[in-house]
Amino acid sequence: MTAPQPVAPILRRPLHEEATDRLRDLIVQGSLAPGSRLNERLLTAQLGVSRTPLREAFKVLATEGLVELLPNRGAIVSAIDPARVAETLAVMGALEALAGELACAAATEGQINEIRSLHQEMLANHARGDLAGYFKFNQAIHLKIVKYSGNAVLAQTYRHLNANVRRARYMANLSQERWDAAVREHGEILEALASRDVARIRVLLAEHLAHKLASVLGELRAAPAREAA
Amino acid sequence: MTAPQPVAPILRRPLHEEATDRLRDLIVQGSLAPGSRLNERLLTAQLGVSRTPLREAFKVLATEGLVELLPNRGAIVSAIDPARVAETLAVMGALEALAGELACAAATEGQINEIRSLHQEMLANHARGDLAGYFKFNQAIHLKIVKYSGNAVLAQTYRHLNANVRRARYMANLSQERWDAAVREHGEILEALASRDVARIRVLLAEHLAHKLASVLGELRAAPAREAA
DNA sequence: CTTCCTCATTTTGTATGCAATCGTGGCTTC
DNA sequence: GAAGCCACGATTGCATACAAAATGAGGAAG
Repeated sequence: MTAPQPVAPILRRPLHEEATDRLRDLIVQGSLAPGSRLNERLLTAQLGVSRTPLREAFKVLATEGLVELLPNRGAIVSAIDPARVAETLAVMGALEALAGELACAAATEGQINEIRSLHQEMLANHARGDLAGYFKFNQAIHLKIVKYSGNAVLAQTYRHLNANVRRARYMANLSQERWDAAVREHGEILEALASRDVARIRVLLAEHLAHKLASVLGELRAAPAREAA
Repeated sequence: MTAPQPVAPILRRPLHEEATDRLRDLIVQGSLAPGSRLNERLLTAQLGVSRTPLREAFKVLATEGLVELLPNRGAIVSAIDPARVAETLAVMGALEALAGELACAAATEGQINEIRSLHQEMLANHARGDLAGYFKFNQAIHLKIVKYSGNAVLAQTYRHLNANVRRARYMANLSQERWDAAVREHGEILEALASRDVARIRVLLAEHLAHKLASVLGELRAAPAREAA
């Protein structure tokens, strides 16, 4: 175990990394709409980098599935295909079930308390009807569970898939019933984790994701107009 | 379903894709050893491309986890970390369990027969002690199951993880007992698939991967010397 | 003999230049 | 009037140029 460094971590990240992260954020939060073209000249001007690191970022985001490369015709933000979102959520369900299982065994009490306090925050946001705040803590909880599984590959794979789904989330308006149900489910998940109930958390997380799948899918079917290029 | 195209598919792939694939193959089959530096000048000469597409390939392979980018010091083939391999196999186990489940529902009889004939080929290779041939058909079977799950995201995620593990495979020599056991397990998996036994195939695939994990891990512990940089 | 410094060489990170490709508008032709 | 063709501008793909950083050899100081 290395000692935490008290000194200021001067970080000069490569431009292509910076560009990749910036673009990813723009895509995930919807500032760059699905289907929209990524004009190199425009983006170099906006990001203040040259075409080389920008194009490197395109390649990375393409392997992440966030953009699509059209040979000789540049890059576009990949469309949000409901079928693909459904498939992604199915995979995430399997991953979360495993993560929950592992976390039951690996998570420390302190880590569980961390999740508990995030849960409280989430409940507060739910109570006051703050959807954005709710999503934020909801995401945080799921990411913590995955993280505290202690399986780094699992965590990275999950985050990866999550980026693609989050975009859909921004356009999917939760129904009040589904929202209430999701909150209840989260309560049960937390209980199972706290009591280290491996079998139960598996089932709960798998079901939770299955419900999320149905919900997101329903919303996407209801309003697919926005994603037309 | 689109009709198969009889016309010659003129393919002019971008250089960066070609470079990515070539490099990936070299890394996966071990021609580029873990820890070895990827000298740009050398590789541009060998591949016959300029630095731009080559560096783009580096970035892609880095997101795939096959290479590691050291700022200002270039790229190296990422090390094969036994702990990481174990984590990867755990994730693959969860994915295969899901894939088997889905394939039980989605695979056509023709597709199952495809897998059956691959299984026969695998048995033949096992019988004559051809380890390389065995691995080839073994891989093919697992990939087919994942493919016939009908979940493209699952399939891609799986292939992705698989690339990282295959490298370890090349250095892990199977014991005869484990080999025999694996062949038996495959037989059971095929049976479960053919009889569409969802619950059984889940368990079988999860166990099969768990065994694979133990085996590969044991081999890596036995001979970790080769991966020293 | 070791250690540290300096400087040349190599290698990477980024920007830019050039050629090929694509899309578009206008023109011709029927 | 519609369809096809051509030429032009815009954009991409790849190569190369230039600058910053790292590596390594050699020598001076201790």
